[in-house]
Amino acid sequence: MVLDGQDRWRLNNALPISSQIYALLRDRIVRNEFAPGERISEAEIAKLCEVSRQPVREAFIKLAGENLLEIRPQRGTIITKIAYTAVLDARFLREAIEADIVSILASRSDTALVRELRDQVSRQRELGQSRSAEFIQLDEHFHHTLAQEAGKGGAWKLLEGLKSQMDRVRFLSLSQFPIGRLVAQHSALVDRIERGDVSGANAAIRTHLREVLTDLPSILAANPQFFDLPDGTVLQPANAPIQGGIDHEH
Amino acid sequence: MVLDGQDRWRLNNALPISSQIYALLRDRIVRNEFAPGERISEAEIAKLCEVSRQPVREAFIKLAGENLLEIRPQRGTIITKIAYTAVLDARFLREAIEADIVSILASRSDTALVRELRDQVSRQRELGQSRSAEFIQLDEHFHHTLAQEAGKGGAWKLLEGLKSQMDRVRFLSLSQFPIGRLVAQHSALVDRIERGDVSGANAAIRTHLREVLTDLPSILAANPQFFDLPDGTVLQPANAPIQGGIDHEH
DNA sequence: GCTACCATACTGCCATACTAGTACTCAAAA
DNA sequence: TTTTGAGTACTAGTATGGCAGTATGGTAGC
Repeated sequence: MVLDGQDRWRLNNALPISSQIYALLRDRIVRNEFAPGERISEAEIAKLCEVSRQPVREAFIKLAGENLLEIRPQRGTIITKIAYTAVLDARFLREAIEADIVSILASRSDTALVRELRDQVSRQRELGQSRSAEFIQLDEHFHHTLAQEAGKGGAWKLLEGLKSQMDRVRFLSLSQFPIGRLVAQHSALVDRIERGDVSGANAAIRTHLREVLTDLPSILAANPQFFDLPDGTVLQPANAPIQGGIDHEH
Repeated sequence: MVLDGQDRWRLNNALPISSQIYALLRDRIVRNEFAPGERISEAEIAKLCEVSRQPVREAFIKLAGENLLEIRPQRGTIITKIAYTAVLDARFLREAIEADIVSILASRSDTALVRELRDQVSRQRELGQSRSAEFIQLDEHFHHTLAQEAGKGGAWKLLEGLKSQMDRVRFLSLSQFPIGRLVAQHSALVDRIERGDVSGANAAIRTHLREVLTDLPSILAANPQFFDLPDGTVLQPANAPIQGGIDHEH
C-alpha cells in the first residue's frame, strides 16, 4: 500500500471508529487510490490510524460485503479488481430503478422540484470541464434528489452498495468525462419532467446512464490491470440496448 | 429472546465461527423465529453458542448491513421490523432485473435449459399444497437458475441482500401460499421461453412476482406488530402497476 | 402522589493477547 | 543445480477484559 508520506490518518471522535475507517477506506478504494489486486492488512491500517485492529477488522467486513475487499482467511486481504460483469450488472439495475423514478416524477409535475433541479443543473454547468471530481459529487446529489422526491429514497439506499463497482469505473474515467454532454442531458431530463413527458423522461434517463459507461471498453484497454475479466469475455459496448428488450404492461 | 429450551446452538468447525453465527441468525430472522422489535444481545448469543462475543459481533454487523438488525450504540440491538416500503422497493428491483433475465432467455431458446426448467416445475408440482416451506426453496432455486443461465448470476448475488425483507414476508404468508397458481405461472413462463415469446415471458414473470406479495395487506393486518409503517402510509395493493408507467426504447 | 436524582445493571465499542494457518527465506541434502 | 524442509514472519480468527454511554428501578425530597 502507498502510504501518504508518514502521516497518520486523522479521525474525529463523533462517530464510532469502525464507521470512520469504513468510510475512509471505501472512499479511497472507490477513487482507485489503492491498486486493485494490492494487499491490505488490518494491522497496517490500524497502525496508520493509531487504533487497534478490531475496528479496522469490522470495517474490512463491511467492505468485503460490498465486494471491495476479498478477505482470505489466514492469507491476507486484497483490494478486489473491478469486476467487469458486475459493472454491467450494476448499470442494468440502476437503469431500471431510475427509469421508474423519473416516470413517477414526470407524472406529477412538481414545480418546486423542477426549480430545485434547475438550480442543481446550473451549478453543474458552472463547474466547467476541469472539475470532474466535484462534478461526480453534484451528479450523485442530482440523482439522489430524483430518488428522494419520488419516494424511493429507501430503494436508493439499497442500491448504494451495488453502485460501488460502477463508481470505481467513473473515477477511472475522470479525465475523459464529457461533462458538458452530461449536464445537457440532465437539463433535457428536467425539461421533460416539467412537461410531464413520461416516456420522454424515461428515454432521457436511460440514455444518460448509458453515457456514463460509454467509454468502458477504452478504460479497460487503458487499465487492464484494474479489471477482473471472466474467461472468454467478449468485449462489447457497455451502452448496447438490453438484449431481448423490455416490455412492461400497464 | 426465546431460547430453544436450554440447548446450545451447535456449530461445526469447518467454517469461521462468525460465518456460522451469521447464517444461523439470518435464517432464524428471515423465518420470523425472532419477533421483530425484540432485543438481542451479543453476550446472550455468545453464551448460547459457547463462543466469545467477538464473532457474534461480526455476525451482527453483517446482519445490520442487510437491515435485519439495528445496532444502537450503547443501547442495544434489536430485530428490525419488516419495513413495509422496503418490501415494495425490493419487489420493484427484483421485477426489473428478472424481467430482463427472462427476456434474454426467451430470445435464445435453449432446449437444454427448457428441459431443466420443466424438471424443476414438475418437482414443484409434486410437492402439493401442504409443503410451503419446501416450495420456497424450490422456487428460490428456479429463479436462481433463470438468472444463472442468462449470465446474470452476479446480479442475482447482488440482489440477495435486498431480498431479505421480501423473504420475511414470504415466510409470514406461508399458510396462504397459492402454490398451485405459482407453479402454473412457472410453467407458463417456461412455455413462453421455449416459444421465444419475449414480451410474453416478460409479462409472465412480472405477473408472477406480483403474485407473491398479493396478500401483503392482509398479512400486514394479521401481523401488525411485525411491520414498520412510516407515518401516513396509505395501504394499497402491492401488485398495483408501477406509477407513471415504464417505457423502454429498443 | 409526583418529580428529581442516583446507583446499578446492562449495552455495544475498543484494546490487548493469543491461536492457528499460510507464505516466504534460506540453508542443507540429493 | 535442484529439491526439500525447517524456521520465521507474516496473516486473519478468536477470547477476554475494561471502558463509556444508556436504560431502569428505586429512593429521597417535595
